[in-house]
Amino acid sequence: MMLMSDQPVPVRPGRKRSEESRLAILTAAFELAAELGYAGLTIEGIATRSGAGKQTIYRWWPSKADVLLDALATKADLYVPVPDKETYAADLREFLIASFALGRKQPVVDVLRALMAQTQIDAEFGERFRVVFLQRRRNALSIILNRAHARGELPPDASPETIADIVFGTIWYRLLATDRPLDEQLANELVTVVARPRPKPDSSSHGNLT
Amino acid sequence: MMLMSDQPVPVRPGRKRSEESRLAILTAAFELAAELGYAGLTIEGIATRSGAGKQTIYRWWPSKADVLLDALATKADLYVPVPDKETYAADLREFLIASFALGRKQPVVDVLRALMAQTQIDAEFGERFRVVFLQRRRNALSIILNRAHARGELPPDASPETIADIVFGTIWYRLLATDRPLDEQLANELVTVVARPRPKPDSSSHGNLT
DNA sequence: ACAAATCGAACCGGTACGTATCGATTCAGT
DNA sequence: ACTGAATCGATACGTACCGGTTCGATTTGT
Repeated sequence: MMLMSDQPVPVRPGRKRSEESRLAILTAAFELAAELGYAGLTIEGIATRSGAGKQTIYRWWPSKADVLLDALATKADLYVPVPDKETYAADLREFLIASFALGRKQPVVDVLRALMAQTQIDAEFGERFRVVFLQRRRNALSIILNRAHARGELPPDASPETIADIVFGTIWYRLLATDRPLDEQLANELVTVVARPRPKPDSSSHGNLT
Repeated sequence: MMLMSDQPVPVRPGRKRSEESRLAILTAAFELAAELGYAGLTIEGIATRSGAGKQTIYRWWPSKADVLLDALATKADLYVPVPDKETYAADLREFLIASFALGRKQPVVDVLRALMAQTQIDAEFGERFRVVFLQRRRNALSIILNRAHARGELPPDASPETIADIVFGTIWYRLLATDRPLDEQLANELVTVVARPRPKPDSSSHGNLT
């Protein structure tokens, strides 16, 4: 949220921004995107559905993609906690499972795909999308990776940056380019490939010297 | 190419399709996409630049994205050979290096990003994009993976399908969502993570009962 | 010679965009 | 209480592009 509305000093004369309209616009945009698809989404449609005027939308958001980005942030269920378990592998697996749960909500996925698409077409929006969404998810993973590094659990195969690219890349690729789901198997495989837990419970177990 | 023009028997009277117009349209589309970006690309612009009529374009392609997809296929420099070296890791590395070379041609990358974007917005085009482009690249990698599997070199960490998702996912993610380049370091890291070259091709690991 | 299918060019209708403007409303400062 | 500023919903307007049609001219195969 607050893409534009960084009211540095809310001591301004005049009518206040209508929170009611704002919410009505965001939910209307999200609903319409789910119903009609991003291609069928239109500013005028959002205005009609929300009962707001077109100008009210243009006043606060530079594009329909920004409305959707804002609507996404308003969806509180996007929150993914950063787990803190015993091992790097367990943390990563938990993170993936929680993320995949979001990735199964079809409207959310549809919006995400649309925003990623718009990112390719509109560079300025893309910058906002990266900062507001992608970077946040990446930071969450970074916490896990840093903790693993501090514990000496991080395999030296790849830099943390690349690890993040691999993890998010795989997720996004499934969403954008395939019909395969984000399921538990993928989580397990990713953990195995990237975190490489000592999967043999028989041999050298808990000694965390790699 | 030949998205529509699968004329099984060209025994039709009348004027033949102009190969000259076809090429002019494809190159004009590619150039304009590079110059103006996908958002600035328009059918009418392509018609003007190529000297063709709008109707000629609409007659042969269902959308501007399909024109670009066709133009991409016409670009012969998209060919990536399937290497056949001694080891799985070497094959994969070669494949990545060659692919990354394409990924550094800015116009090609721009077009690829636009097509992936359109895939998110237009499902029918997306299907064509997957078949004509994505699947082909994937098949090339599959050859490498199958060979590795036959040699018993494939780590059981993840299924070949997932391996492909990881490899292409990471590449696409860098193109779509980051400013990081497709460089040799990424190739090395990906090979290490995914192919995990055995430092010791020794004892236990070969008896992989699938 | 004839028919068929193409070509480039010029139109039309529709849709959405983005801007501008209106009267009404709400709020801060005086 | 009054004034000015900023908001609101709403409407109107010009622009751009799309998808489609029609036209005459040209090319090609029967």
